[in-house]
Amino acid sequence: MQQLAKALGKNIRMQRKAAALSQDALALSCKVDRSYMGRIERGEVNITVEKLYRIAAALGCNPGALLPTLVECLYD
Amino acid sequence: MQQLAKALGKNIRMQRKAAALSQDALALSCKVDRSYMGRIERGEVNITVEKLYRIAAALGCNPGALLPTLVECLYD
DNA sequence: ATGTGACTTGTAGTCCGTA
DNA sequence: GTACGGACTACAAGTCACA
Repeated sequence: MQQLAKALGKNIRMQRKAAALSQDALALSCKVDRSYMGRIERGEVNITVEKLYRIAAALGCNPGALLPTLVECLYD
Repeated sequence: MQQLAKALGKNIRMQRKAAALSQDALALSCKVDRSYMGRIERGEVNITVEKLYRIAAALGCNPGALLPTLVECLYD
């Protein structure tokens, strides 16, 4: 399921850039470590729903708006 | 963030009942443990996005449709 | 301002039960 | 068919140093 994490990270990065924020700034308002924020965007980690909400809140968008629509690759 | 997990679990349970599935059956098609499925619905755990997708797929609905809309209680 | 390695700690998630 | 527990294992969460 690295596909999912990668797609999610890409969405987050796009939204972050759209909001003209740095990883540092976003990480700060999400209350996560700067380096961890980078890993999320690179799709290296599979975040929990709680993190998703924190990030969405910091980006000022709906949590669902960050979710990639991949009906493909759901199972393995 | 137990509020979030509880609301999420409630949504999942509603969708599951709407689909006329047992916890066992849902857990099976989600490829998660039976007992864990119960904990999810009771809001005792904070699931990862990957699990969210697996559950949504098994329920035949959109992952975003399971997410509760709570703008409140996002931060602590 | 971001990527990455090497961690430690907390909890997501499994597998066995019992009621 | 569901709730709940104990004892695990796997990995998300979080921190730091150094590129």
